[in-house]
Amino acid sequence: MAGEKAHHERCEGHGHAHSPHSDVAAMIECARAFAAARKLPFTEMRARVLTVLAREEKPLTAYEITDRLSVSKKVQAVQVYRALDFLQEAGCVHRLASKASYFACDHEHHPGEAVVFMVCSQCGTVQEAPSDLVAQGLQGAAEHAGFKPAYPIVELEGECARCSETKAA
Amino acid sequence: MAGEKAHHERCEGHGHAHSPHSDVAAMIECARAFAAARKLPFTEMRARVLTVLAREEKPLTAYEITDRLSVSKKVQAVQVYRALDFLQEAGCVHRLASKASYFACDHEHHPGEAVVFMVCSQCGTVQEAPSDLVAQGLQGAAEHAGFKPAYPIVELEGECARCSETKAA
DNA sequence: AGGGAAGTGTAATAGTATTACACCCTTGCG
DNA sequence: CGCAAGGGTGTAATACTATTACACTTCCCT
Ligand SMILES: [Zn+2]
Ligand SMILES: [Zn+2]
Ligand SMILES: [Zn+2]
Ligand SMILES: [Zn+2]
Repeated sequence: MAGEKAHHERCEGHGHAHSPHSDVAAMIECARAFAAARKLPFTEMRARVLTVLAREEKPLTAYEITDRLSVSKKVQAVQVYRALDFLQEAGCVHRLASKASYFACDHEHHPGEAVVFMVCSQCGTVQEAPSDLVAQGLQGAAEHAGFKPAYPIVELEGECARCSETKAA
Repeated sequence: MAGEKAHHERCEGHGHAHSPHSDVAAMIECARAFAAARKLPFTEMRARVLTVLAREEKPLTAYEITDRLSVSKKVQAVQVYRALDFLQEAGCVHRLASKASYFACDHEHHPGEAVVFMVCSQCGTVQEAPSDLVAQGLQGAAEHAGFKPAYPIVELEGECARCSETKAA
């Protein structure tokens, strides 16, 4: 499921706001590698969608992406959804369930890992951080209920460090 | 935020599938108590929506609820959304972000608690279980990032015990 | 050359949620 | 009593999110 990502060690841990991705090219490379491994084409459309997300510091809805892309040439939402499906499979884009929006991911993910998406209700940015404790907690809850876990969705709404400071000032 | 719920100790722990709620009346009472505490009316519409959800073993979308209610008398989705807002505030209904659907809740919730919604991809039922470990994990991740947490969304897709057995047979 | 898997472009449709507005009904006053 | 304010209702319209269907292409394998 995870597949191989070409951009290991991008972000040394977590903590940096998701923000304008330092290296769009590296993310493209990640997607390209995934495509190659599956013998699937890494098409124009897929690259365009990923690029838009990677340049943005906040999650975008599929229709916002559609609008951005349509500036140059008219694009239909369904085309964007198709690309998003691919990119999510590739692991370089995540969907934010609470906001029905999508954002590019800088991180290397491992199966069985639980990643927390921290969403700022003020500025909308997302920070992601893996948590072993959360993973264990999920595992424990599932076990106790005889539930066989497949994949988790963990989102935390709140206020990011930057916005807290700003407000204090 | 939590408010007082009248139906303490309904479910001795967790583990029982969400299923046809043993005591619809108790849930109604919970909502009524919340309304009273806020000096808000517990209206017909609110009771009807809660009753539909409480009788159902799976989450329903707002439009499914609308259809159920419309059997007796035509109802608009917006009316259902309004009631759902109230019931969520009251804490007796939750929204499942991954499925954009709603289900009635049997449990007493406490602030700072993290509740895991285990969603069966086979039969669609939801089981909820609080997890201290998850709560700690979220707290830790937030702290490390300077993030001020407000409320978490924790959903775990997988296969429930019942469906696992069924398949084995 | 032929066949199949995968992608594209376009149109239409399904499904989820909100806004706007006119009206009602209670509560709390002057 | 008169009447304003807050909340709920009912209705219509609209906005926003996601999927299905289909005709056509392209690439790869044989
Ligand atoms: Zn990620
Ligand atoms: Zn912020
Ligand atoms: Zn609950
Ligand atoms: Zn099941």
